[in-house]
Amino acid sequence: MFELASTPIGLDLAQTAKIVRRAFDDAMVAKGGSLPVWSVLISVKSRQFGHQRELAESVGIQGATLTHHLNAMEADGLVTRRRDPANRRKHLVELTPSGEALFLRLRDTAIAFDRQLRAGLALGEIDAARSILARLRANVGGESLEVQESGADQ
Amino acid sequence: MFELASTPIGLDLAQTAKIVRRAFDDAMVAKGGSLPVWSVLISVKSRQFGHQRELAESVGIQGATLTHHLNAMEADGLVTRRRDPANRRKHLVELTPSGEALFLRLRDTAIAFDRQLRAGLALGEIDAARSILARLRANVGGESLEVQESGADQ
DNA sequence: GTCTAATAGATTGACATCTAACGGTTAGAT
DNA sequence: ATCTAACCGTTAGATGTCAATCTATTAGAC
Repeated sequence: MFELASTPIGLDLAQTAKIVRRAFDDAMVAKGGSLPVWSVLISVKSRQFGHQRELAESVGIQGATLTHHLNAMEADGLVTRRRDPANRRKHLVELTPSGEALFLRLRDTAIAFDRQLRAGLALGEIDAARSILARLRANVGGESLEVQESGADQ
Repeated sequence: MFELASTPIGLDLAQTAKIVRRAFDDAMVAKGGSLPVWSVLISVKSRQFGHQRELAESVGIQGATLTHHLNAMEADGLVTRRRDPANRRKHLVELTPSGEALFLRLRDTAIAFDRQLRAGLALGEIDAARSILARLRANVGGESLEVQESGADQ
């Protein structure tokens, strides 16, 4: 009966994420960065001497994509790569002073953006949203879902 | 004090959307389509004789991107394009029988996916999430936001 | 009737991302 | 010692997206 009468939640999710992502990227670009550059910076910064596989996983992209960004960022003087002496397969990624400076600038932007994004939303609402997002992830990630019918869905 | 202690909601949103989008696309590919193909199909199907600008807007992509997909879909025999006799600038996009068949197949997949995605979520929860997503969009879209402090945010 | 402005798509060039295939490195087995 | 398998990062090719620009068509002004 309800079928697709209302917008599928997945579509709503995708469109919202697209809009928010775009806005965030615009804000980053205005400060001399970009969303992927910020992702890599914060990921490198939050661990010391991370190697690329870890970084890629933490950013949520494939290793090949990270290689791509690191090439550009290295060319821009934001990061350095050197071999791990203990295991020469690994590349250790570090921020240059220039990378540090950009990190600090973008961090302020990210914090301001987050504040703007939460405007008018109570903490409880944020938590509720977070909980639902987690369940959406679980619903597509886990295969077998024996869910208790909530009496109101579909 | 709280700063970035918890994951920014925007990051949570982006990651969830990425996971869900990927899962949806996989499901579509398994049935011989893809997410963008499905988007175009449902958009063409839901209006009769839409022209490209309308279609692009409804799908939420740029005209250039739509042109790209229509080229591929036309080559695959899923849609036809012909000039509007009344206004020869416009292209009228229609589904071929093959396109209709794919639409039906993908529609079943999309409905099943939506059901899976909502598993275990009460209607009220879905609505709550939808409301929050709408406010996130408003928070990045609208510039001046005179919000009433909810007493608990930040 | 021609000019100009506006409109509809198409094209081009640039990213970010993915998968698949490859080359160098290490560890373990024999 | 050498062989094999696993691991790490890179390269190559494809897809999806966008902004900026171009071409064709239409409508309005004169």
